[in-house]
Amino acid sequence: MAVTVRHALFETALDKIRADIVSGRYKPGQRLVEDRLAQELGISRNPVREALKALEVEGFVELNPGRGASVVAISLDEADEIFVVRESLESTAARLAAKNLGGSQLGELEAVLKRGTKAANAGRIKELPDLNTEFHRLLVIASGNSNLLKVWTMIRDKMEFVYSIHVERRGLSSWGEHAAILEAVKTGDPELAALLAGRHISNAQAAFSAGAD
Amino acid sequence: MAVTVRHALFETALDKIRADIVSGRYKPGQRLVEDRLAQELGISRNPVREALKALEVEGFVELNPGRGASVVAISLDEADEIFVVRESLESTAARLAAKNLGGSQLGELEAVLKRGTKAANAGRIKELPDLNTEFHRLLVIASGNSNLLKVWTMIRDKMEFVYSIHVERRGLSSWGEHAAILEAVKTGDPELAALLAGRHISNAQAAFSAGAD
DNA sequence: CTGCGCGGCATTGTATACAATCCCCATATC
DNA sequence: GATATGGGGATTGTATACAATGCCGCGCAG
Repeated sequence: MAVTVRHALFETALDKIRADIVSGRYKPGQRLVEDRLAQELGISRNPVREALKALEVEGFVELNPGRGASVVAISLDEADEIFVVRESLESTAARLAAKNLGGSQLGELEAVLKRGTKAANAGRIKELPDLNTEFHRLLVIASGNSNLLKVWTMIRDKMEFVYSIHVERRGLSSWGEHAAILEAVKTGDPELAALLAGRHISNAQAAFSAGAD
Repeated sequence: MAVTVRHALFETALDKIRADIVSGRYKPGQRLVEDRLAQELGISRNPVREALKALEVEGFVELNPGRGASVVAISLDEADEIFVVRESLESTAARLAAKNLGGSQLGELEAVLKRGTKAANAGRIKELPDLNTEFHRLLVIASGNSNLLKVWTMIRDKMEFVYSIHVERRGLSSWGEHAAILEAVKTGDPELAALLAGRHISNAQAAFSAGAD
């Protein structure tokens, strides 16, 4: 399955730089000098520039003409904004997924749910963030709406970014809520699925805000 | 002065190419050869490449590694997808706007509503599409959520693209529905506003689909 | 002491050059 | 006749080169 990375210098740069931003290695406001990035990656400036352009559209860097690129600063207010958008998208995704009865992702969703539940019960909370992301991603895929997936992915990346900046605010995801969402999807109850998915994000937002104390 | 085009070659290329796609000058599936674009714009390939990368993220072109860029082909199924996403985003926007009581955009919204109503009554339907776009844009701005505005803008651009391809399907927007939406916003009724805004998009989708006959 | 100009360095913006790859089509082989 | 194959032109991917611009500090005048 490993697709040979033929023409991927640009994509390599894009993924690496974005990962470094999202993971918090590059701090908000930090300037990203093309030449440095190029040298670090062992490539020329051209692919780097293209990657930066893409990252600007994605909303991770700011591009001031003549003054180069810098990592955007996401405020707490903006974090709230992102939660709201995600709630909207994800409750829609859950509604559609329920109409599809989960589609071909149903099996994967159940597998991830099972693994996460086991991990949660065993106290292996380190594994939960990745499983959490995967569950939600599968749910959006199950909606069968590729455009929804696309904008959701952008928002979710921004959310990872927010979490990486405010590490201390990342609450433990209430994993238990996933079971009810998936149940509503499986039984084909669109409105219930949408409601539960939306509330799930709301709760995450509340947990995030509570981290302020 | 304004005459000196400082650092804008890349943006010029981006705007020009996107406009030519949205307007239908470049047909879906058509290949976009970098060298041709560069020559047409009288610039080198580099800014063109950067513009194409940005357009890929925006969703207007497809970039096959080693095989260049081509205008994306949006199927009717995908058009439906886009309507669904827009419905989700815009009902959320209306809900937030109602919580803000329209914010500082309330005046502009009423002005646009009035102008559109007058135009509709006078049968000047040519003016309606632009006014329609403006009304909806103001509504999203009134939500006060800049991230919502960002993703909404992307989806709306895609929708313009869809309309430009399927010109014959663009139904007359039911302008009258706007008044009720704005009223719900003004009176601070979030759920009603969300419901009406969502239904408004649904109706537009129905009109679009009906064009198939 | 303070404000202003000016010069040099760092960095970005754009162009050009060259290598890698793909696609088409003609030709050969069975 | 169908399929393999190889060569050449067209196009993309990447690197390098150079011009344009902004930033910063130093000196100098008031």
